[in-house]
Amino acid sequence: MKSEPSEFSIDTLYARPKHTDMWDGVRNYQARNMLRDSIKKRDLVFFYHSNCAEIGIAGIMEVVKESYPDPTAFDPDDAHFDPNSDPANPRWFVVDLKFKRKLKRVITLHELKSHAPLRDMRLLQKGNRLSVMPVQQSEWDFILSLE
DNA sequence: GCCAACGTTGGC
DNA sequence: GCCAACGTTGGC
Repeated sequence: MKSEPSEFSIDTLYARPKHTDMWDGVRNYQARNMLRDSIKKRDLVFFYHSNCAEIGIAGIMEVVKESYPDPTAFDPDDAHFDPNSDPANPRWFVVDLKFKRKLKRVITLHELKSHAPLRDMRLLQKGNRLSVMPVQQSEWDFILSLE
C-alpha cells in the first residue's frame, strides 16, 4: 500500500494509539475492490512511501480489521468526502492496519527495479498508479532477503 | 515543476 | 457506446 509520507508515513502509523489506524481515503475502484474483498485479517502489507525524497518500501503492517465502510466518505468536512457514497450502500471501504516493523533500511524503487525476480511485480509495471496492489509470496520473500 | 499514464466525467 | 476534456498520481 502506498502513501505519501508528507501525508501519512510509517512513523505516523507507529505514533497512533496501539500503532494502528484505518487506511482511509482510497477513491479508486480497483484499489477499493482489494480493500473490500481480498485483504484479510492477519495479512501482512508492505508500506510504500511515494512521492518523496526516499521512494520505496519502508516497513511492514498487519491487517487487524477487515473491510468496513470508509467513514471519511460520509463526512462533508473531510477532504475525501463523497456525496455519492450512501451509508446504506457504501461505495468506499477501509481496513485497519497495525505497525509491525520498519525495514532495516528503505528498499528503494530504484533498487526494486534492478532485480530480475521482481520483474513482474505489479508495483513496477508501467503506468501503474494503484495505491493498493497485490504482492506475490515469492516477491515478498525476495524483497525481505534484500534487507 | 514537468509530464506520461491512467481514471472519470459528460456531451453527443 | 464513443471519446474529448479534465483531474489525479507519482516518478523524475
